[in-house]
Amino acid sequence: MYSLEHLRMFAETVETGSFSACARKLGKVQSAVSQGIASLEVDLDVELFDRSTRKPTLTAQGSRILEFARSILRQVDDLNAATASIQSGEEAEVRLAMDSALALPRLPRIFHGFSDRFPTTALEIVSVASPDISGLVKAGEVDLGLIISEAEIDNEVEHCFIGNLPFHAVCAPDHPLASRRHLSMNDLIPYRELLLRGVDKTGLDAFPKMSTLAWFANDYRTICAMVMDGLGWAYLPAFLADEWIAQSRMHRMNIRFDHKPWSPPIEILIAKETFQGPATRWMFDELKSLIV
Amino acid sequence: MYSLEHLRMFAETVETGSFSACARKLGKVQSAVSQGIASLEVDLDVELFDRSTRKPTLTAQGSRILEFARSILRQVDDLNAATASIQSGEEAEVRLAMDSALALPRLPRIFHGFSDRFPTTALEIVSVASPDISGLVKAGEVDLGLIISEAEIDNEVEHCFIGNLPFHAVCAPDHPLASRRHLSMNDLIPYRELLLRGVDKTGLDAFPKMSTLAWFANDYRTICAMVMDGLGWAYLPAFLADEWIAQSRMHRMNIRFDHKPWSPPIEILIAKETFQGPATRWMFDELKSLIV
DNA sequence: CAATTAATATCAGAAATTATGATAATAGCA
DNA sequence: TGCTATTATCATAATTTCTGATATTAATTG
Repeated sequence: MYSLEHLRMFAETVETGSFSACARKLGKVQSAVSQGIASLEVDLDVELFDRSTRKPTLTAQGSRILEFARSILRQVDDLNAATASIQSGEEAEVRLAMDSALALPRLPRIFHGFSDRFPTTALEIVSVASPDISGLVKAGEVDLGLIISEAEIDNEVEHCFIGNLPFHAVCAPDHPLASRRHLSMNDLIPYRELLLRGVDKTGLDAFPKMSTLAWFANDYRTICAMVMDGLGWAYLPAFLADEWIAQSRMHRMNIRFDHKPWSPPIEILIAKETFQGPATRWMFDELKSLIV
Repeated sequence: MYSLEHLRMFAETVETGSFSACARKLGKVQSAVSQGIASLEVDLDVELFDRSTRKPTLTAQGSRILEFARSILRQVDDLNAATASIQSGEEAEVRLAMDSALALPRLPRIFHGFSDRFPTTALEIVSVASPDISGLVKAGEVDLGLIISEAEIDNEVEHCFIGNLPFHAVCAPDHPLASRRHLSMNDLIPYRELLLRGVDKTGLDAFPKMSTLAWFANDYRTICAMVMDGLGWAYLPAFLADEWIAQSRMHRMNIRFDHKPWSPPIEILIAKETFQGPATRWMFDELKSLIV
């Protein structure tokens, strides 16, 4: 039965154009390649090359086989790359839990960089609300967490502050609050507030409930849609809201006690005393520069 | 360097759960598998199995390698399937030119059947207007053509009549013709007709231009859209028009001289005196039953 | 707990595969 | 017409893989 060496000879012969050149490149002797290709042809019962001319030229059938051979060899390269990555201790998978509010424009660039540097390591994104994330990190269900900080710090996980993310108070353009020039906290109280909340019912500390009425979602994109549907007002990450504000689908409220964007701190969470592989460490370092 | 046999041993051991069972299945002796796996582990410098227990169990690293090994073996199977298909003379590719009006509901089933029977043969669909197709067949640019027949028969290509395809005369619901109970040919003349025409400006014989004014497209789906936009009336394949008629987006005209659906003949075209491989012949036979 | 069963590891020699080096034949080229 | 570079073939050498025997051990059974 043919082996990978045979396929390698075949592909390399096509590449270089001759058996001799292939032999030189693979560190073999010409007759080895000649016999190797011949035995491959016998095994497959297909004539791969037309030898009537000086340089062997692919037959139609040969070029069809070539596609498969190349594809097999590519995967062998992948396998070898994977073993190299295993030897250097790279993880099979890195799991990142993040608040959907933190799907910043820079993030895809980081993921691309990850894919370039750790091509055989899988990346799993768990998108949940901030209050649920520290539990996932603690339980070892994810390697890293990316959250909007909470007041009470969980000392069982490592915290790394990476910056502040500006939030805007917004409502629908036809919402009663939109027509008001200046708003105080008391003005907001009568209207329904839309708040992020984890599935375990703990709210986000940075944004304590202000209004008497509040609705909850565990995803900022849902809240985004609810604001635009006029269901209430909310604090939303500026990078999410700005797009809709520019399209006049949302209105940014002018709040008196809030003359600069309210910017809660963002943190990376990582389990304490756990072995971190190079891919997790790389991701951790990159996430530090998520906020400019 | 490891070989495909090694990978096969590895995958089969995982499958069967033991070296002995793997050996039985692969027609080898137990020690061959034991040594084979051991040498694979040396080559990769990875411990694939944990032997502390009776049955070897995959290590975390081993299961990562397994994915790659399986994927390589799958492709080797594909290569072998391809050689089998080459030996039986199957084509690398079948090219079918068809009128977009003939994208009948049965067609995808035929394509699925093709994919099952000829998994390594590519299928290329060239979607052009009927009048252009016989030229493509004649020039050898496609293997098969599927057309609405034309009056003048091109004797340089083989014709095979497979049935009639009903057409309906339609217009937009708010078109002036829609309100008329009975229509004669003379009634149609003043209104713009939308006609299929190939890129070489020859019209379709089955539908000679009736109105003084006509617009042209080389694709029935375009004509479909134009009819619904009220740009004119047209003869459309029933299977295309019925859907829109049911939704009241089109109106079927009641034409006096046309008490049954007008059903032009459909033909398959195939080049004369050309070698046809099994895939082309299969497709040819299946297309014969395209029209029930 | 002892006996049994079925599995794995190891090893030396056999078998098979693959590589080598020499040689002959030939296509392309100056 | 030589010259060069290439391919095919062949006997032999080297390497790899397989075989069959044996020792050991993990589960199972009574």
